[in-house]
Amino acid sequence: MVNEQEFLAGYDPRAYPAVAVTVDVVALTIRDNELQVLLIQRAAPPFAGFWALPGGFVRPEEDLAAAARREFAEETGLGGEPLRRVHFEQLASYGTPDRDPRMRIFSIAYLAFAPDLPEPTAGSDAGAAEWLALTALPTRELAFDHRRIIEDGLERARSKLEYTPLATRFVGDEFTIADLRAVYETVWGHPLHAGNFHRKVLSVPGLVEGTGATTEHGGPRGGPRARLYRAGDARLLHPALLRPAREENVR
Amino acid sequence: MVNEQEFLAGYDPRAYPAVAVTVDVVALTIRDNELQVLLIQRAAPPFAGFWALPGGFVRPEEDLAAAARREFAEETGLGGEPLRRVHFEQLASYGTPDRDPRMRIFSIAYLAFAPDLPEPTAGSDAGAAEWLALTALPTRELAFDHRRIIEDGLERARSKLEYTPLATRFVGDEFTIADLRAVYETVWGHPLHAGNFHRKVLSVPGLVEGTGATTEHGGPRGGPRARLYRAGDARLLHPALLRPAREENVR
DNA sequence: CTAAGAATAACTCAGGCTGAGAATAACCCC
DNA sequence: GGGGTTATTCTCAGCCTGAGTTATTCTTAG
Repeated sequence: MVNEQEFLAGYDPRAYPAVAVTVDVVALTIRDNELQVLLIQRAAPPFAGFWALPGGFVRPEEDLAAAARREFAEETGLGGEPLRRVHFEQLASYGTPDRDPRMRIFSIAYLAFAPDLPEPTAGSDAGAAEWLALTALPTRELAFDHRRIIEDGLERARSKLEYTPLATRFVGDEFTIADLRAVYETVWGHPLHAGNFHRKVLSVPGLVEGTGATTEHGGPRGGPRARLYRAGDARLLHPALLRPAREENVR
Repeated sequence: MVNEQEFLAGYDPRAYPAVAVTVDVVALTIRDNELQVLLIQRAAPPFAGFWALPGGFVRPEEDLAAAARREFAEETGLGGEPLRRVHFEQLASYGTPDRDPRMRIFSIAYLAFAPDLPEPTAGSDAGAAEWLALTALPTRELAFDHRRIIEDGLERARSKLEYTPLATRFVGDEFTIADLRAVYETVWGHPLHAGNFHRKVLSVPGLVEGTGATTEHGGPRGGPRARLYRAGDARLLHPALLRPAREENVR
């Protein structure tokens, strides 16, 4: 133990192999009624040709969250007000020694949520970029530990829908209850009871507030015009909008 | 934008000022019916004399979680089976450029929970070490952004008690329902209805399982012998054991 | 123009869970 | 033995949920 302490006292990171810190962004959106994640195709080794999360080195003097927004903006071409509306939150950090073959790289992952975004600007520094439906993810070759990071991000997103008004970030400024329900169904991956969902959404204080207006037309396949709502001022949903229990996840 | 891309293409972190990655551990335990956090007193600048979370540089070839366990073990003197029983989980990462005056240091914080631990081994490399009651924290001078990290850890702990059997990590192998209730009351900071808590704990599948035994004696101030329980096999509590709503936190 | 189909929104109802209070019984200390 | 304390169990009203139904409005096919 004394050796241990002597070692520590003299421990200077500058005397050791350099390390680097990157941010990776799990950007989720809903397009074509599917949950999709933003991926870029790597042009250079390692993992050339593989798909990866947008991300890159944190610059000197740059905050972590700022780095995440920058990387996201570079791939999507988003800026200004539309970018400010995108929700960002820190997800987790990944630092297994061999996760990148080049050197020791720690990655701090961020989660981003946005409503239906345009096709990414393919001409960025990373070659191809695209939104990929999560259903198509299993057959895609992913670089590094990015599959794991996406899975962690997904679980976070599903969980956050329960306790926060995050779902309102996936829809436009004004939306119908059915729009919101579609978000929950898409992210959670199974259908919800329309009547109960409606009752619940209206009963949670601060989740939505009515605009007084309705849609211009009924749904594409019929039905009355739906009332329009805006996101409310709640930061936490109480009581929460819980996913039906999945027995297999409990034990 | 082209300049941006050219910059990125040539971006090599090795050409930039070195960065370092540390882990910091928010270790929580319950002693004397109070929630306490492990702090060490810094011997050297910066922040010499200030109190800080135990932590240090992640070594080459060392995993993040392993680094957190190592730093925790060094300060507490714990090892072997007792150390394995301590619950660790990643909390969040902190990387504001000026959070450490020496250089750019990213810190990945871990949360540790353990039942009533002994006084830390004061003779470690960091000078004094002690468990500090959270109630005494506001008057203590803390180094770096460690106050913020502790706050984040606390909120995580409070929240995790709701959805996971984490509370069983704060008590011994065998415990009474009252022991468990004391954990919840201590961490959440307010009293709970004994009867309802009892009913709830026994009704959540997999939270606890009876041992058939009871305590040797009644409580110090009277009352019957209490039944003893062990932690069950649940990984998630369903339905959850929710904190009473705090209106002020919702909006 | 009309009928069929679809969706919104509101209502009903049984069952489960919660908070609050109370009852019962076992046990400590004096 | 008596008073105070605590574990455990009950009771009961109120709220919330899942499931199903109904009235109404609207689109589309024919």
